[in-house]
Amino acid sequence: MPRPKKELSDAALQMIADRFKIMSEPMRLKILHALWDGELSVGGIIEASAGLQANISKHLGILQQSGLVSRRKDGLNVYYRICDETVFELCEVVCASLHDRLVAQMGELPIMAQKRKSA
Amino acid sequence: MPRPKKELSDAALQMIADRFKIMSEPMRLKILHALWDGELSVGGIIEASAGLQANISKHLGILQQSGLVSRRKDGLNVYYRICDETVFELCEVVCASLHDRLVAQMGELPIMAQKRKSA
DNA sequence: TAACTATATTGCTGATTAGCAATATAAGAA
DNA sequence: TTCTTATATTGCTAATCAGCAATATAGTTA
Repeated sequence: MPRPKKELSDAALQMIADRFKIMSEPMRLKILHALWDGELSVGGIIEASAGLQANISKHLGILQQSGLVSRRKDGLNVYYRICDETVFELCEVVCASLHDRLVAQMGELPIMAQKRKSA
Repeated sequence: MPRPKKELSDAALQMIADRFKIMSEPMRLKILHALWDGELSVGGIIEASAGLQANISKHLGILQQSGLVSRRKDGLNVYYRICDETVFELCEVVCASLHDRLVAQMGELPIMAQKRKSA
């Protein structure tokens, strides 16, 4: 399928880059992964991601401002959940690409394929 | 469709984050965009992206090391081209997400819809 | 009211890195 | 060889930001 090239302004490039930047921190990915199955309180996220409270809170603020997660307050607790499903899609695409790359790199090595079954 | 949750090691999170980080610089996105229709020499890329030679060269090195572009040397010139099509897919997904978000934000504003035709 | 809990914010520090300028390398031309 | 052109590399600086520690805020309980 042909991909028609569209013009991209500097502002557009910046917006796209910003989104990728949000996704470029392992701890934020860990938080998003913890929210995979649905909403969690901050405490639950801290537990699942094994981070310090202040850092998790800051990351959650960043994720919310970018529109990837939403906030719901209930008493003392605050619950976050993913509200942009493209998060999963992006990670899947990246994982597939990384996988393909590693497979290709393995193919470069002169190892007897039939013996490699340990994985 | 249900998304089965898979465990993610810290190493995996780091690899995924690294990929997003590569994509999180506007100038690198500009370079990738310049390569949309096929390979270009470094000079062509410099022209298309309006950057300084040293910076473009550094970005190209980063893009190549990450496996997103490949290098071909011919005489004095070096030609680069995108060798991982997921680059386009990622940008499309992000663009769609950003678009949806802006549409949703516009919907929050109390503007008479029928008058807005200037765009 | 005071004490307690959950979350957010602030100030700081160290590490990373994009951009710039200058230099280096490599390949072709004279 | 020398000169020129195309690309890469190096050193520097300024800006960004994740993590940490401490403090602040909001809501709950006593």
